[in-house]
Amino acid sequence: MKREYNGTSALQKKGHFITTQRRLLLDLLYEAEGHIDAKELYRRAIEKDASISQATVYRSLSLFKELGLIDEMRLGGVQCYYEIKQGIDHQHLICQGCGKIIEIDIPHFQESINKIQKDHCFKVTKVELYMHGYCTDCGNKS
Amino acid sequence: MKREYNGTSALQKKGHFITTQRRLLLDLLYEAEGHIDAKELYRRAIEKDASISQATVYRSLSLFKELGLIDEMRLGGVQCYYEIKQGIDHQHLICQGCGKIIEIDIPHFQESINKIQKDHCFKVTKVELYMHGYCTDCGNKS
DNA sequence: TTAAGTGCAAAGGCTTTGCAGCATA
DNA sequence: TATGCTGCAAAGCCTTTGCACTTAA
Repeated sequence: MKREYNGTSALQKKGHFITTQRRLLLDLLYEAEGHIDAKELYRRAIEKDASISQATVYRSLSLFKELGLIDEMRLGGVQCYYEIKQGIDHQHLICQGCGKIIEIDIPHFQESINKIQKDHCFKVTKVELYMHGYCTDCGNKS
Repeated sequence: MKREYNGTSALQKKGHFITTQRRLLLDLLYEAEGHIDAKELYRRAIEKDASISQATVYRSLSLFKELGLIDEMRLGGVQCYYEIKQGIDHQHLICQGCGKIIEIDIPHFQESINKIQKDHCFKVTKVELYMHGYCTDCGNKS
């Protein structure tokens, strides 16, 4: 699996061990194909390895984040959500009705960011844009 | 104080009591002139009213948020930050070096939001844009 | 007067951490 | 073999909640 290889090689490059737990968690993050929180990741992990601990899940997420393999985001609740870092940045529409998360690309968004960086002498490393509201289905209901 | 009046009248309109605690907390939120978290708000509150409880702080913040008096945001840490809702929306630059938060206005941002709403049939009620990175000072250091 | 609000303390949910044993390189 | 990693359990934070007392209207 090409994708898994990317993750594990990033671990190796920085001198981290490739453990069965980390390999499993990376696989699950790729399979998730989107946003997943630590609790759900742990739930899926113990299905494949009953002995894995929550501590390992949190420690791995923290490491993956540090290595830039995943993005962390807060979508309104208490907990964080994670997803494999994508080549192209995308932003989020969060439905307050059904909780659905819609990923969107915003045309020319990068240009706006570049302008902001210039105007404020600020070097942007990460952008998070969350738009809360109501999706088509939930909007029609009310 | 005109500003305080706004807050308390919003309470009254919806049939909520104006208590000394709520008045104090609204005052402190206005005085903060920016982002403040529940813990800091509580710290400032007990300086003026030693008997106020954390529960009241959290319950009041929750009420103010529901009434649309304040905005809640997550700036990277575990806890939430709050600020009096401003007439004009502004967005945030968050410095990863010194933790400074810079509020910015983005020209024509509302137009972009409108387009997104239209394109995705999504009714946006709240927009959060966080740009993490390094401010002028911290950018120069590295 | 009376429903709403408060303080207190305990509990809840998510995340982190210390430590002894285990596994990768 | 020697670090680094893991599992376990406990602790840490932030936030919420139950209950009896208090207070605004």
